[in-house]
Amino acid sequence: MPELPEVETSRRGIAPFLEQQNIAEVIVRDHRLRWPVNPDLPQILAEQRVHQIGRRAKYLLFDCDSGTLLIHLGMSGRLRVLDASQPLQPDKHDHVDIVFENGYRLRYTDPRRFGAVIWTHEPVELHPLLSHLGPEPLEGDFDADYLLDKASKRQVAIKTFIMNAEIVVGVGNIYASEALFMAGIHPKMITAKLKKNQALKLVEAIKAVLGKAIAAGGTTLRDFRDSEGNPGYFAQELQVYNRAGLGCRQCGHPIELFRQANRATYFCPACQGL
DNA sequence: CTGTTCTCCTGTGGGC
DNA sequence: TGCCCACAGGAGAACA
Repeated sequence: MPELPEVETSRRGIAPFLEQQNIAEVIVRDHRLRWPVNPDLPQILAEQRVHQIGRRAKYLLFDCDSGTLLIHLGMSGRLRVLDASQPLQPDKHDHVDIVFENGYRLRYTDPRRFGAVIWTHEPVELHPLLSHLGPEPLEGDFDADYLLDKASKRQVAIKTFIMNAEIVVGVGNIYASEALFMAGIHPKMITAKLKKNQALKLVEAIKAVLGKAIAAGGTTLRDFRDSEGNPGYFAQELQVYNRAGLGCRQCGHPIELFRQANRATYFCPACQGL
């Protein structure tokens, strides 16, 4: 499910209810996430205050009194804020609830259990899961010179490259195809062949597509829902993803689909030459 | 070190 | 309608 825009959409949805609030109770119904949930989590979090909810890559960071709670949504994870007037009966895949003193309840749901709920005392940027991450795509340090420098040292296909979180975080399978289309670059292009003007276009395309997707509340292909249960509206703006066989919105040529590093890649062979 | 493939898990959609 | 298979938006681990 969630790439960066969907995680950011979730963050913006829950933050107003939960920031500067104290945790009353934590309920873990299923510990079997990507990594087992720390059995001591309820005791650790009880009576701590959530100061701020941030985001690094696709991780949500709950800044607490004595450490940070990391939540990753994996492929099928979802967060909602319930209040006491809503039904609280947990569903089959409602694995974790965090109840706050103000009455709101953060509910983590994840059918595939590829997500994670992790507690850490150390500064988050030093955590092994975060310490090797590349720049945020929407920040200024992600620019064409940076991308070109990294690209010159690699021999992978450009789509695989921009999906590598050590290069830049937050670009998942949907937005990788979209950004390459927008930049007019073939997904199989070897990164070391990237030219400066292409790097410029690609950086701008990544920033633009992610920014627009956040503004639209994310992309809902099947099951993404924001914290209030609403779908994102970026799916209707997708140019190539999920459009195999349909006419390119720019030139009319049929969009093609192939598998690249075990993932679906969509592109327009007319607009994206090698 | 780089690059590729495998794997975790459940749900769903398409083909027959 | 039911059954089976392929595939799904992530990303670390294992392997070549």
